Amino acid sequence: MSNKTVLKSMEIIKLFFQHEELTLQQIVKQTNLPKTSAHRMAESLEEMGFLQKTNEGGYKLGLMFLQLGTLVADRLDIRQLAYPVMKQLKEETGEAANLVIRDGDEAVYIEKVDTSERVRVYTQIGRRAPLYGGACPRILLAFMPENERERFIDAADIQAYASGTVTDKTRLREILQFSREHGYSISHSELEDYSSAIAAPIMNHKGEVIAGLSLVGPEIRFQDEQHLQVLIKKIKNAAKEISILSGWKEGAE
Amino acid sequence: MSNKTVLKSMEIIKLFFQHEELTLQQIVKQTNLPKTSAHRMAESLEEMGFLQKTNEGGYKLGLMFLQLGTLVADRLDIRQLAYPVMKQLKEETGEAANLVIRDGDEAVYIEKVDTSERVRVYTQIGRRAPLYGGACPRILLAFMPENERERFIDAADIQAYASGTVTDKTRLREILQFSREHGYSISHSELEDYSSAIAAPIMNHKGEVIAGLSLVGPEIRFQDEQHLQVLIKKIKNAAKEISILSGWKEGAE
DNA sequence: TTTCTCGTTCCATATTTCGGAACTTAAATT
DNA sequence: AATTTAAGTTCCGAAATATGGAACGAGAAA
Repeated sequence: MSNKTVLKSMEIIKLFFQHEELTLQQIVKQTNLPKTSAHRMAESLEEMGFLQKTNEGGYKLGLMFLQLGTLVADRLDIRQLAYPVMKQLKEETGEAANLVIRDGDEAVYIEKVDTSERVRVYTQIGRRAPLYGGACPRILLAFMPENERERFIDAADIQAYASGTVTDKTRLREILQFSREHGYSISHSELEDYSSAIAAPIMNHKGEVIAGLSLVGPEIRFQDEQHLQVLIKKIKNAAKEISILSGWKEGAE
Repeated sequence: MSNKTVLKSMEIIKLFFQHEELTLQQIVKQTNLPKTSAHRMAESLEEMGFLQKTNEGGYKLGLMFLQLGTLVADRLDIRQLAYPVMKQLKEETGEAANLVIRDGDEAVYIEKVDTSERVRVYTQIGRRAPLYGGACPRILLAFMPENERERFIDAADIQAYASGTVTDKTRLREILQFSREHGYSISHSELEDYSSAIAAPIMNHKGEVIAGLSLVGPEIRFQDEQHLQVLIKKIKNAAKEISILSGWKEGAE
């Protein structure tokens, strides 16, 4: 039912997530493909511009991906809508703003506005996180259709990414319930130690949650209860603003 | 000598350069692949996250490319070095700065700093241009090793992209000669009508030209001879600064 | 309801990949 | 300079795999 050659060759591409450069030898070792096959595939991928030969005789990712990445980014309409609001949010709060959407059973960071603070949390665009971990991925989970959400939680193999990761499913369900009721989610050291986040949902015209907006920063700046209330208010307002730009109308859920 | 399945499946990916979404039918039409094969390939590409099913039942590029694009961008060291200098250059001149490297017989835009002018020239990261057209691609051509350069020019099929494209090879050689002698290149309406650019070369520690830096803007702001001299001086200085950051040492050519 | 159209599955055919082995090249070692 | 090693590259018979026609299913349009 699937084309094995495609699967294998894409597996080769994925090796480059973890390695900037790979020799044929290394590709063979990591994929268990016969040398001849790996060689032919890599050559074909190079021919199409997806891989590039390095000066040292190895392979690396081709600049093709720069083009494709830009293309995908530009086609995500929500990014354009959200960006100015995110910039404003960052100005007002001094914390980094992130925009996250769901991709299957994962969350993907698709836009960010960094701060110039000396201490800050840096997120890469395209980065993935599990839906159960971190305020922003979890806000997506919280507002998923119930059956989908429960199926996901039941099936989920929850990994402790950092000291604060919520690994108990009952506790997770409570937090999700809270998020739905209050319209925001908060996390401390869930994906990364010493980093905190507050997130709120972004809706479309059908009232479906299409993205999550978050403020992320070092835990130390997310402790004071009064300050937290300010941040919560600001993130909810910003998310609402983007929702309206996305066609959402208050009370039309 | 090459794996045809890989070639064909990457051909499918490339269709999405021009189409945001494609149905199976459309893929079949454009590739001339049998329906069954196209179907299996598309499904496999989706399985690996390179394609994504749309609500309408078609396919689009997967978010995987966002991740891979970021990865490729982050691995281009020159970008990090150049960015602050480019930002400064933009501040001083009020024009957009672009950074371009060579990829085979093409130039690729790998970094940019846009202006907030009402009238401006917008360039997409990952965009490609022929080496013979536009100030910045041409600066790369001008400083290529002579044999490579001549082989390229001889073989080149020069297309007129805009009203000012230099299509005469003798004239092109003269301009390249001028660029080498004076250390910069200038273009008017070569790739796009009513847009001008000035470019200078960036060198590495071996004195090889590894990138081109350019200022781009509407033609109207690149006419006054005195102003041009200022821009030329600034772009050359900025390129020199980045060259030094890349390990280049004056006079060590 | 009927008729299209498009996506999906089936399966025998044969094209294509596979993969061991031999060859080539370049660098490291003696 | 000769030898060894380790990498990439090419060759070709065997066999696994993709092919692609046909038939099926589902959903939309007439």
